[in-house]
Amino acid sequence: MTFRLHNTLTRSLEPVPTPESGPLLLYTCGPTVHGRAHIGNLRTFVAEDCLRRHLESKGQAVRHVMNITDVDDKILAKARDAGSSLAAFTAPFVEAFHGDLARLNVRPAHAYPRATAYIEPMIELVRRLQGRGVTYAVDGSVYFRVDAFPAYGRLAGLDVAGLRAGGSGRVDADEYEVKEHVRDFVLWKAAHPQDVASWPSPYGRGRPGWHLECSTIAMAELAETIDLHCGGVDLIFPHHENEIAQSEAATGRPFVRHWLHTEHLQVAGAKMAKSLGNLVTLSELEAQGADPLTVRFYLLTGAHYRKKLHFRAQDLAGAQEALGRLAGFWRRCAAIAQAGGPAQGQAADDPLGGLAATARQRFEQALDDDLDVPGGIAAAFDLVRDGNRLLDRGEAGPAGAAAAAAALAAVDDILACIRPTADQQLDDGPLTPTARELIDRREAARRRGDYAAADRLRVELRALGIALEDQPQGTRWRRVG
RNA sequence: GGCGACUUAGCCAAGUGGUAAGGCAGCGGUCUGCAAAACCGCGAUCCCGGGUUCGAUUCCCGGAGUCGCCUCCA
Repeated sequence: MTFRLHNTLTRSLEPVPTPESGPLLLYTCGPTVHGRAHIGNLRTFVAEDCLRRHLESKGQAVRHVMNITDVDDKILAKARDAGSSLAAFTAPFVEAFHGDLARLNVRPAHAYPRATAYIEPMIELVRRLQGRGVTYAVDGSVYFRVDAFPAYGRLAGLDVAGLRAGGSGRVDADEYEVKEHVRDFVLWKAAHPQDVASWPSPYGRGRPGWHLECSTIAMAELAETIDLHCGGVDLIFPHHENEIAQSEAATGRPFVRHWLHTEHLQVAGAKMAKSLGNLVTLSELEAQGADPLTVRFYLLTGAHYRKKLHFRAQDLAGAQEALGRLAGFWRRCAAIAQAGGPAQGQAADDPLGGLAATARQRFEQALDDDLDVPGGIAAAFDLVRDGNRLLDRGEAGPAGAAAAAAALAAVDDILACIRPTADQQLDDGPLTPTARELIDRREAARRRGDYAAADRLRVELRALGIALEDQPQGTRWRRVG
């Protein structure tokens, strides 16, 4: 089955590019570290993780690089206001970012190069572009002359003549005064006297432009032509358009074979963005009792990555229910499979084995179809419902349960939240002596028929995060939020 | 003003030229001392109006609404 992905460059589904040799080269635009990442940002990184996991689950080796923008106008301004050095100012945000990714079970990139560590190669790229005659310098800053790159605007589908200065209403008009053309962009920016950091260059002290950073790092860490480049839709223009212009003007060869962009997270009818002040961070959701794995599940299954996802806090509760059900079925199947013993039959003879195979295939097909996780998850839920029914009726055995567990494990190679959630629910984990005692006392109360006391104790335990289930084999407990 | 996208049940959402997955919530039932968990059952004139077609939610045109980008943005 071919894995097909939407390519922004062609606006169509195309097979994922195959590297001629070595791993697939994947570049993802990382965070600008002057604040906490919000769950809109994190949606993109989780979607990219899904992409990478699916590639790797299909046996495709990947080399993944994510840059960290640790110098730009805002960072310099905030660092100055905070009275700290650039490095001291950005360090906590870099750390927090890695913490967020780790709690979301995002597979780490192979490298997280920082802009400030690539100043020399960036200057070198400016030099190359100068040699190509596509730049001009004004007052210690160097600009890219967009007219010199005829393909400009192709990625964004923009007619350069139609670009309107300040059309977004976000940019101060005098930013443009020194440029030959509003659409030209800065490669190297002259330092201001009050900047807390600047670097020497042939053009005087200054700092690199944002776009230059990604071109330089992608080419230095990966290659002059990379296979896949990802980011949020807001980066299509101008950031990625400019990356293409710079890189291709310098090398004369294609910069990126396939572009993938993720849609925004919407909140109350607008995109989640720092400038709108409608941010929600992972830490905030955790403080409200949400598990990061639930957030991951929500972000992945809530909507296809190329569709806007409308976030509402109460949707997280629904995601928690849904994920808990997947995890519960996984636990059930794993336990039955484990207890199966040598007498267990063949999966092929077990009706649950057939369902498991179907579910696994449907899920993979959905993922192959432009990472359709919401479509694929339906297959997993069908397996849960049908599997539970067979097990309830005693029509499936350990072999079928093992197959179902394996199928869910394959799904979870991508989702990466089912098994960890199941582990959190495990009822053989450590139990506090208090909880243990309450459970024992409730059992005693039940045996003597004192159901009022038993129910009170059950409520007490629930408040401790312990839910009880009275089953024919005895009372079991699990942890709940 | 230019460009692009979206509109499917209370909510979140897949998908298809032959009358529509899944999840959450809700209601009823089985099971249970009662619950919980699990299972069973119940819900959609697919934004509106034209057109093409034997047939359109799906393709085309128009309209309405919403959102995004137009040099800070995931």
